Amino acid sequence: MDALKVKRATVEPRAMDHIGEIIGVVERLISRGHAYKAGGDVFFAVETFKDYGKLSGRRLEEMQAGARVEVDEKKRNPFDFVLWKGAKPDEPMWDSPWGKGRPGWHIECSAMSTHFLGNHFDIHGGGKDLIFPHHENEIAQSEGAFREQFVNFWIHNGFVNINQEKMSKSLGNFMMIKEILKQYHPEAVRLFLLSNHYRSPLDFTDQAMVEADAGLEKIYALLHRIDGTLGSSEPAGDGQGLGGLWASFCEAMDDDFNTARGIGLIFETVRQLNRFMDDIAGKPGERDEGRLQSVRCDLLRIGGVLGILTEASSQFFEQRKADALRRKGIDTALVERLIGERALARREKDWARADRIRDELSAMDILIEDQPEGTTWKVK
RNA sequence: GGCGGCAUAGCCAAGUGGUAAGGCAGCGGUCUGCAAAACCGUUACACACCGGUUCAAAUCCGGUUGCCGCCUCCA
Repeated sequence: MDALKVKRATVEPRAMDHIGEIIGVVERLISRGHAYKAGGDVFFAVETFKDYGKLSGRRLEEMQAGARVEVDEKKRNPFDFVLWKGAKPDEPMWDSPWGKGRPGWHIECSAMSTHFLGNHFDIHGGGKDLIFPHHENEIAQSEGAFREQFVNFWIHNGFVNINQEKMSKSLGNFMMIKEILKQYHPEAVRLFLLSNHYRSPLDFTDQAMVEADAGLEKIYALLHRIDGTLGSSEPAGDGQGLGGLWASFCEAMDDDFNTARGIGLIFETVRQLNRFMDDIAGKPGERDEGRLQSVRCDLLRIGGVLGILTEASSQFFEQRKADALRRKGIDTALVERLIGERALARREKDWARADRIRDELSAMDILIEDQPEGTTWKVK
């Protein structure tokens, strides 16, 4: 997770540390008539919560209970769910007013989120698969117990498929982040994940990753170009920039985190700026510099939000070259020597020889680019 | 079977009433000794299908088909 630049959570609470709070919520639900004891168990009575189903769009009358599994006959309604479960021999257990047992699924989320965030908080996230029953039940518990709105916004993300198949251990097609990162830059992974809306499922394929990687390189290439003509790669500090790009990006993000649109804006800017720099041909006036400065600042700021573009552009390319060389076992000295020979041939206008050397390098997966300042190369 | 979601060019993907962002690939060009990189131009005239509402629909409504998730214990 750190490698992917995922920020760590402030708190990662565990249910076993909050049994007291859990029992408190259950007691509250019983006293409010939303829950009942049955044997050693305590159930939530879904019929007592009139909004039940509001999140998932289901209505109790419409659902066919027990279509697939027998219903526990202790329940008053088949959709009643357990808040506290009577102890079973081999399971961990705690004391409670209803005897030894353990919390049901759902309840610890209500208890812990309330404990840390209050009865009413802003955003609750989770995978799409948790909408029903888990999140539905959380709402019932929390709103039943505290009589106020539980959360303002639910954010449910879609899943990652691999070659159109659900990623799962039983299919044996799951991939470890560690493995993926051996092949692709962490920021390329992020760019890929952010390239479509978080709610949609997305398909992990090599082609998609190669494209994401190429896209990342393209953005860095622009930054590198800007750094080159501005003669400084020092990150622009806060307070500069904040131009139109940043504003548009914020607008996209304010629209339900439309990262795909945000990334579209980045590429649009990259194209415009490359054109701009083609036009000024490496000799920017003062106002041009201001524009470059401003866009660079906006890009880096956006990168900060998305968790990309966090490296200095020169470092990015050096690192990438080094990785590729190591992976393919290419001899740098040999490459440099061949490029030197080719430069000589070119000076003598011996194009045939120059092209032969280029082909030779190409066979070694080396791609060369002749530029006014000299020849640069990279690994394919 | 029930409920929910999705269906946009060769591929990926934005776009929820006013005439289709962006990326990749392709094709044509500029630049270059030739390339590469970059840029310019080009690529959807039924946005799954059928019907409806509207001056106007990818966008709203109804139906059909296909795909995905959930409907159970566990998290």
